[in-house]
Amino acid sequence: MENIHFSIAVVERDTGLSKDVLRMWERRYGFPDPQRDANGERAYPSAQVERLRLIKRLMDQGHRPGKLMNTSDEELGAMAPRRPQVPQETNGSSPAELNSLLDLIKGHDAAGYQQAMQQRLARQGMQRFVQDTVAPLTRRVGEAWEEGSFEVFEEHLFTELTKRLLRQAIATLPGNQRSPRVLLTSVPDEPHVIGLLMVEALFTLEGADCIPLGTQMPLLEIARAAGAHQADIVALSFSIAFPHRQIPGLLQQLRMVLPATTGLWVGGGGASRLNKIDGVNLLGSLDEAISAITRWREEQRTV
Amino acid sequence: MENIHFSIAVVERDTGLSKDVLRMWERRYGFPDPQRDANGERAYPSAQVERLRLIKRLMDQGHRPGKLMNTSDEELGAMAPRRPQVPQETNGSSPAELNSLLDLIKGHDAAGYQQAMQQRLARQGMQRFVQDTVAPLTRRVGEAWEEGSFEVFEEHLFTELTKRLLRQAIATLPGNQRSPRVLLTSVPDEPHVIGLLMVEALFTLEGADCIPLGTQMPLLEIARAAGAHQADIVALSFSIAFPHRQIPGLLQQLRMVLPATTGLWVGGGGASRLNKIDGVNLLGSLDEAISAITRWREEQRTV
DNA sequence: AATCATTTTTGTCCTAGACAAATTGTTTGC
DNA sequence: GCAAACAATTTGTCTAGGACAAAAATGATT
Repeated sequence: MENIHFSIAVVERDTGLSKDVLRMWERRYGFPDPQRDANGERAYPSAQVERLRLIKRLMDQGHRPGKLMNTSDEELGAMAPRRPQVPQETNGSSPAELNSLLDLIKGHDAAGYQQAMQQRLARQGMQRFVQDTVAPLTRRVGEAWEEGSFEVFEEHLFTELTKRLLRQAIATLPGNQRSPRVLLTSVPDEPHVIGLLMVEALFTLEGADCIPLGTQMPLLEIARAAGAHQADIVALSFSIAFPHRQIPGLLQQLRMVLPATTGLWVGGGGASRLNKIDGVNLLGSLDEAISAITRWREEQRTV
Repeated sequence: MENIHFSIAVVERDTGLSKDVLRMWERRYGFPDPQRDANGERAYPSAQVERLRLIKRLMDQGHRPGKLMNTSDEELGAMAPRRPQVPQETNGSSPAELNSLLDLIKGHDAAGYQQAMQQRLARQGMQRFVQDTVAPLTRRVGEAWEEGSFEVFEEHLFTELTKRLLRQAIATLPGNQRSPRVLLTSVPDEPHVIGLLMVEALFTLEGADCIPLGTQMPLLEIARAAGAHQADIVALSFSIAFPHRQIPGLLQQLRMVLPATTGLWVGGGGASRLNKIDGVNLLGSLDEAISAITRWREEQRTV
């Protein structure tokens, strides 16, 4: 059980660190320090893979490899995110309630979690459920994950179950109204979908006609899709983990390929600390998203 | 309209051919034959990238690179699948019916597609809906996409809508029974989820207790999750696009970190042409998956 | 405190050689 | 004629170090 070793290709897949990086670190810092198999090829013990994953996580939070390499495992484990978090308002749900939901996930009680969430949905109604339960819960999970108090598979379970709840809830909404038509998606390298689903739920509730395209659409394809579907608005979501330096450039490019009459709305944790961009509607919160729909309708009436 | 050139990293992401392979082909066959930028780095013209994509597709169909390299573009285009694909059984649905569903997607009629699929689900029942509608439809979309007769955003729309239909259908199934407990997921860099959902639907129908963890779980996390959830079986899916060379190694290593009592079942288009691996249950089709559940139950009874 | 220039850090790309696994081709035996 | 055993070829992945540009940190100057 202990003497399991992984090839460099598997470690690349598992950690997200390229083969080049793994070899370069070994050369430069002396870690990782894999054994060699009969063919002289690297064979990484699982302990080293764990450590690499930890290092990768801390790097994603803004730490630099050179410092991390010769730090002990204990210190690494205790290391906090380097970039200061965004201060958070306490929404309508009490921390205790949210904690009990998180505990269900950490207890791996999938059925219990789903049931508890269904109950909350019934009690709060869709809009408050999204704003006061799903949104803060998602933020808490993100934080817990950065702190390392959530396992990867627990985060996956949370994401998968919550996605299902939202999609199911959206499906029960009436689809009679049909304006504005909103195309929902995210750019390549942005796989997070829960933010999009929350917005879709709220927009559908407001009577918009939502077209969900999933995540990771190439920019040119977003423009094509907007044309093909005759979308009034393209809505993008950026998670907090997305490299924010790249966002303004991306949006400008997308703005240029989109028809001028198509609105470009951007939200999510990664969008909240952006400067204004011409022709882009930055939505700092779910509340703003809802009022943006109202405002759009008013503008249409006057035109 | 200048000749646009792509870096090797972009070509890797775009074609699915690793940097090593791209460089090796250049060395061996003289193709691709990229230009060099000011830093001496490879710069691939878009025409060559197109050709590489075509070659990759033919290779996925069983052709060998050595033959393809010095074949003209015209001949390549006219080339048929070599090894007869999975015995392309004409399932219960007529090609005409499938085509009309595809036409709805190509007409960007999201609502119409959902309605038509709901109808089929009601008419066929879950099992036949999955086997005779979703499975062949998914295969057709994959083929159409490779041929280029489907836009990227059309494929995204199809995937998103079909995911929703399946999840919704799964949610309506009763969850009373509870054995075996099956953990469903995929390895890193394998983002395709529809195959997993089809299996989940069929397994749930058979009374199994499915725990969906979404896609792209690191190997060590899969093992942890299996322990935490006390799973009887871990079920993985590999799409046809996944680099098949790496699959055996991945499975062997996963097999070693999993508890010996936990079954490891593998399916999907990428798994269908694998050789037998010790301790791994290869499922060549959805039918096999269902019968594997039955067999598992029999084996449990005798133990 | 903010801007600019310099140094360090870090990831990606390069060449070219080696070899194992998979596939194909050939021979042998029945 | 067909199957099994062996040999040859094809193909992908790994290895080693060297080079360099982009990003980040540091120091200097306003």
